[in-house]
Amino acid sequence: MISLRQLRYLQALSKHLHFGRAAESVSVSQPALSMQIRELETYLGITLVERQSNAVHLTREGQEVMMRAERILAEVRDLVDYARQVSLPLSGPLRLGIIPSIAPYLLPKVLPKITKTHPDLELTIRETLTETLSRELQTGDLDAVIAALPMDGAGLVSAEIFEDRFLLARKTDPTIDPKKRAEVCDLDGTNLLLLEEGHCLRDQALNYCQNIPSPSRNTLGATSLATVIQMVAAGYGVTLLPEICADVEVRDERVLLQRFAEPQPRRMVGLIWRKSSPRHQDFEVLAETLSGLLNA
Amino acid sequence: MISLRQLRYLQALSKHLHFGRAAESVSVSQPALSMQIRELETYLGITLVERQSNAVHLTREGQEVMMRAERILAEVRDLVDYARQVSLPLSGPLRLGIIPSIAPYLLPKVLPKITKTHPDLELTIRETLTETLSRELQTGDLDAVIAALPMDGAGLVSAEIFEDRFLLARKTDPTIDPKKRAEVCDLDGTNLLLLEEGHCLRDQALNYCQNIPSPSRNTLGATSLATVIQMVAAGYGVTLLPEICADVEVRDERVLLQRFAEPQPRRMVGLIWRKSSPRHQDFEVLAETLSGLLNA
DNA sequence: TAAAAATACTCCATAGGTATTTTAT
DNA sequence: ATAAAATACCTATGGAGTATTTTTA
Repeated sequence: MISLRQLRYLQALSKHLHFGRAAESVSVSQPALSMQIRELETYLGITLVERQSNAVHLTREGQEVMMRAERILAEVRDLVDYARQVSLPLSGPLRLGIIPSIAPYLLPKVLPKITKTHPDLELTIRETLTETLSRELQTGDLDAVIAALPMDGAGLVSAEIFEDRFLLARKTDPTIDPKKRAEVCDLDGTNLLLLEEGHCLRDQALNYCQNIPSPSRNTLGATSLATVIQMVAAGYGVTLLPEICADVEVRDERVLLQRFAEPQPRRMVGLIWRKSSPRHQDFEVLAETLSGLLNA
Repeated sequence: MISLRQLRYLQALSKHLHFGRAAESVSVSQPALSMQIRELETYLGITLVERQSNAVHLTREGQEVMMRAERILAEVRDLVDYARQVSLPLSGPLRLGIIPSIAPYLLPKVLPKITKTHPDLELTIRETLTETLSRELQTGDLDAVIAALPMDGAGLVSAEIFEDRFLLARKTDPTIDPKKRAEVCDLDGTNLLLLEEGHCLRDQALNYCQNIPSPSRNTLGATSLATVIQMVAAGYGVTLLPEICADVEVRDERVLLQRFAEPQPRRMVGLIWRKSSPRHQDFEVLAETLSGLLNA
């Protein structure tokens, strides 16, 4: 069977037209190169090189084989070059899914920096609910997902990015000290305003509130946090607002944000990908980068 | 350093998507193939294959590397083919495709002589429809094809082998002089029995008959000419039969064969190969040989 | 005779095989 | 529990080195 080594040696020989110098140019001994050339000729069944004591030159067929060999070696070089380029971390297309309660707040903060530090990264963003993201991740339609941990789904792994505390958003009330920590009982007897079914935010809030004494509350079911906040401002109830959303969503003086007393409700936001994905390194790096940007 | 062996193993793996079966297909053990794939990945610095316990598939980069590898392996094959052709004309493996309306009649006539005059030729015959042959020829799964000219497909060239006239096969009728030439109008008002869709024979016959006055005919759609002839013998209709099939298919006295008046319907049968094939010389010789055997 | 390639031989790297372990379902 | 790939370990092929011989101008 023919080998690339034989083609490389032939190439060296055709360049130097001298077995000794050709061998030297590819860092092997003269007999080693002679042997490989000989074997190539034997396998192909034709004489490639005309050996004279004072001169060596390729036969007509040798020239033809040489041209083909050159093409092959060039393509091999291209293949290796391609791989080298690809092996640079965080480059090429990356399809990233993000849940709606994070995307509009996180992306403006990190996208400019990411595209600057990783100019070869071609990000495609998809914003939708956790369940859909999980499915698309598993089928390979997405490369990675940013969502609250843990994410259900077989064969998925994750890295933590940042911890997101929930704040209590209520109508401003002069009698309340903004520094004072809110308690679960503060939710008692008020309307708890939440997003519609399917948003993990809703589930997380309900989970925290499940031990409220009297759960007489209207959970609304809005499709955007902006709506929920407007309802809060109008005095219709309270909500649990992720800290990351606070800056953007609450510019209204009628809304007061309060931290909770320990244990504070919180969610861990992470990057999730398929365990079998070859871009493990990429995702670790990406998670690290995001974490650095957000916790700085 | 990268090796052709690694590319061959990668090709096998990409085809079977299963380490064990891929290894078997290239006649090595599973660990041997695993090792080579692993080393290729290590050398390139990228993961080519995503290994899951139940499924194996190429990564995006793996696909790209694979495409390049395929090109390289094809060029290596061409190099070897070229050399073989130079050293021994018409020797070594030759994968030949033939259409069903020629294969069973042509091969018995020529195969014995070909294997005698070219004992080093290792023929592999594939018999299927024109469209499939054209595709497999273009992808390199076949080296050459025997079919009716012209054959569609980019980058293909051909050489004529022999001209095949169509004869009219009809139920024997004492009132008809067998020497008398048939006319297109003889087909009028009878059932025209043909092979099913996809056979070029069908298209050729329909092409000839497209100007029949009253095309009230049942074109049947059989899968073999033998069936068609049986239908003719039973008086169910007529058909256009290539002359090359006549000897084999028509031993039934109930069937009468008549030549057509000029211009006789005919097809040119030729040998077709890729213009880029290095075995140009081989195919010219083969076509010449076949032509000599058939027109003698 | 001189220069260069081929041969002889020895050694060692590595591809490959068998047996086994690990891993994921 | 099963199937599949990875690992461990051993064998053997063959590529390469050194020393030498052959060839031919």
